[in-house]
Amino acid sequence: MNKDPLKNYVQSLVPLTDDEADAFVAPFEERRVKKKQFIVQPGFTNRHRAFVLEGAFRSYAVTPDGQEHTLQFAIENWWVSDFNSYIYQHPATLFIVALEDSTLLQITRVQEEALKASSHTFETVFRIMAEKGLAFEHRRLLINLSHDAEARYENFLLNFPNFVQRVPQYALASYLGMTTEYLSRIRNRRTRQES
Amino acid sequence: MNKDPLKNYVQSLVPLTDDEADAFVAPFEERRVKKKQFIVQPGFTNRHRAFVLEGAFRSYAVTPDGQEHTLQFAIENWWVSDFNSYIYQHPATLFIVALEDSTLLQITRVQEEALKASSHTFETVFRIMAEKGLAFEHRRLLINLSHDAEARYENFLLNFPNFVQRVPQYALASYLGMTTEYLSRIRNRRTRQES
DNA sequence: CAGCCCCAATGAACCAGGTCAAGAAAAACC
DNA sequence: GGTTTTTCTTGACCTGGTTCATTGGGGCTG
Repeated sequence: MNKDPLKNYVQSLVPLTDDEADAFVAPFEERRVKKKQFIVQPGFTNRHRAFVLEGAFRSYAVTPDGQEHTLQFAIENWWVSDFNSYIYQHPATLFIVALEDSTLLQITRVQEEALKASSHTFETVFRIMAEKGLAFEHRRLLINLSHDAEARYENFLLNFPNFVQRVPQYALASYLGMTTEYLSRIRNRRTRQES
Repeated sequence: MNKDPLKNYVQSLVPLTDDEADAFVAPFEERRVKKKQFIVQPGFTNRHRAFVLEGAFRSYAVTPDGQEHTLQFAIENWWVSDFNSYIYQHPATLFIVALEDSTLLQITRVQEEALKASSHTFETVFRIMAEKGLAFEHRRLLINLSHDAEARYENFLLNFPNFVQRVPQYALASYLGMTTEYLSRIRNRRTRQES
């Protein structure tokens, strides 16, 4: 079981000794997930925080009228969870599904608490992760509020070019807050203009 | 200078001894701000994290075409900052303005780092603040993606009834992602139906 | 307490983006 | 490798929300 990507990720946030890094990743367990398999579903509490070693995920909500709204994509070196469910340990409202055959490193909330309690430095790691996540969501919110559909798509292309090929278009559309049909038209407009 | 509200706030996140609570709030300085005064402006780095003792604030971005987009409101017991500017210490993109004569408790980024370094427990405080903030923004994002204008307004009324009377309607509209005119129509529709 | 200015309300025309339906094109499956 | 299922595209039409312009209140400020 190769935990190096997670070690490298943590080291990029906070410098750790080799021993510290080993201690940090120790409670994480590998989990393999097949494409289309769900790792979180509404009604069940999301007990793990998961780091993607390989593959791709999508978290989304389904409204009463059946529409899907994508909150997050995650590929290698990203985290996935229904964050509200995970930190408050109450039932999830989101689905999280594998978009490809994938491998995760996951930790339970209880183990995470132990990790944070065991070391000031580990507490710092989680603090920084949350702060960066929060800063990220502020940027996303602002883009959503201030840009029209086409500009949001352009922005996504620019910031996450490596996601575009790996996520289905209807999922991307629902992440960007528009319909599949409209995203299709935007793409069409653009590729026609380019030539 | 009364730092009790901040002490109580911190204690509500993590239990602290009186001495610890005193140490935590020590580096915070009081600042009084008049209505319409700016505490953050684009181009200048946001050097402080501020806790509202009294009054109300609004953070917003202005797009090239002159439209304003409100990211956050803050009243008593809330924090305000251009979070991206504050944590990365690079120039702000937001304005933050006082909606009323207000009093803040503010700490610089450097002092905050010292506070976190001095105590595992204080690090935990900031970790929890960031996590709760992140969970909050996830909920907001989902509402923005999945609800139409009227439902977003209803939702705001329900969750933040005490903000409604204190923020100008054009600011609320831009927070909810609609025009002032449309919010006015929604309110009108609703009050007519109620009677 | 008059005057001004900012803010909310309202109407009419307009448009970005959604909806519905029906094919085309990929994947997935056996 | 053919068939079934899922995703993407395209067209015609529709609507929630915007834009622009005007009028009517408050509430500061002198």
